[in-house]
Amino acid sequence: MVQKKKSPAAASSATVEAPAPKRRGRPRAYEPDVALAKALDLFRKDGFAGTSLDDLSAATGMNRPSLYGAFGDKRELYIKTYQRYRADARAAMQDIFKVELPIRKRLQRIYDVALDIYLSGEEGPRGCFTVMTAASEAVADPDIRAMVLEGFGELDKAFAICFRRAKETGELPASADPDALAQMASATIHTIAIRARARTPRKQLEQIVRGAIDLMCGAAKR
Amino acid sequence: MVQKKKSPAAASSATVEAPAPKRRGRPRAYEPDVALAKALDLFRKDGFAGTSLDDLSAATGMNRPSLYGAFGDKRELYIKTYQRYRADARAAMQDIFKVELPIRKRLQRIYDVALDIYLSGEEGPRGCFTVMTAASEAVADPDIRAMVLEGFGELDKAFAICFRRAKETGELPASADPDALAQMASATIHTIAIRARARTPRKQLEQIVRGAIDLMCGAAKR
DNA sequence: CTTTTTTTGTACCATTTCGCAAATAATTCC
DNA sequence: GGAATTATTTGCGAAATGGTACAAAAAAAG
Repeated sequence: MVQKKKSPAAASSATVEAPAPKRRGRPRAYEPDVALAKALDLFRKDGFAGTSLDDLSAATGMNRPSLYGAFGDKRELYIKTYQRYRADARAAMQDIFKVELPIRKRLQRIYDVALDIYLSGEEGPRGCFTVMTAASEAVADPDIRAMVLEGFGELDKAFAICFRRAKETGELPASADPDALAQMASATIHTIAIRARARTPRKQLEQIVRGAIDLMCGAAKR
Repeated sequence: MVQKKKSPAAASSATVEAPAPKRRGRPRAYEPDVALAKALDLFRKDGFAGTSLDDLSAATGMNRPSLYGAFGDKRELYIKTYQRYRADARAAMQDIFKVELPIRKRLQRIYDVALDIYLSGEEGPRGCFTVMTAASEAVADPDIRAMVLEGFGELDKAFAICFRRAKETGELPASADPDALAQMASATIHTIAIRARARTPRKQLEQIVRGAIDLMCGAAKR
């Protein structure tokens, strides 16, 4: 659950600004959520430098001053779209990560979802925002770098939990190193994300995933 | 050995244009090789869209018309730099790939070289051209896509040879799948390339490599 | 109805960007 | 030395780019 616009009865006090029944001035002609989603698509497809404000304006239906007013300048908008992407990806993954399943099935599901995310897109596979554009920006931009590193860390940690659990249930031998396995699991995510972007067919990516799962779990679950 | 400018006695007939002792008109004020290397650095750092012809002009010392005359338009130049990058990387790797060593040592060396390549750079780690910018362009540009896919294939194949060899020497069990192992080895390359770009410290990357090698070779060489 | 508040729409600005044309310079061939 | 050839230099120009100023529009509040 990322953030919706309306909830029937919102009583919390803090930053929840959504249910405001009456705003003061002229109403917005756009929905920030969908506009941000459109911007995300563009940045993900063309990268930061490759996406112009005109492109963004056209895609969101907002003209440039509105864009600016709503999200700040180009870099701020980029960062907001990236935050949104990560929130969405995290949400999509979280459900699957927390389902208790045999380790192989669990990994299989995770990679299925990842492939869905990476391969979707009207004009070709969109790939992974982090891997495709954010990592590039990370060299020069400390804020983006922090987010990217955090993303890597979260993924590693989530996988590590899975493997630790599998050790507890005896699916993996006591000698297995959950952290090392987790990094290989992340590496598998990264490699399919990159290859997807170059239009490697899904079948082939699934085959890579199978090989990786066999390698990570094979020694034990054979 | 990629291509140098002068060799004392070049007698081959084909495309080897280097030793031409007398060119017809005004001599070039630049060396194509070093200019291309400068351009490569820029593209690798800032990507295709993020690098302007003015940047390239400043870095190479050639003004725009010269650039244009020597390498064609921006896209052609980009492609030429990428070809150069891959030729260099291939050359750097080839020596190491072909040295016969115990599989672990061999992998260790390969990853060492990879890390050297990815972490070098004055203004921060340069990462891998393929992973950082070329893969992004690959969605929309068929020519670049072909090169990128070829690159992935070459890497997979090179690793597969290593693993096959290790099976022959008995370092890996007969049950090992060289192609699957090779894809994991490539995945490890990819993950360190991406993480390097986000300034993950070398120590940490080396630790990932260690874990990966243990996983890939562990079952056998223990 | 008027005022206040917030957003939109139009237009504009300074700069950058890519590409090229025309003139100039340096070198070889005759 | 002159013609031919190849590179460089200067400068132009049309389009795109990021950003903003300002007036008009749409709603609530008084």
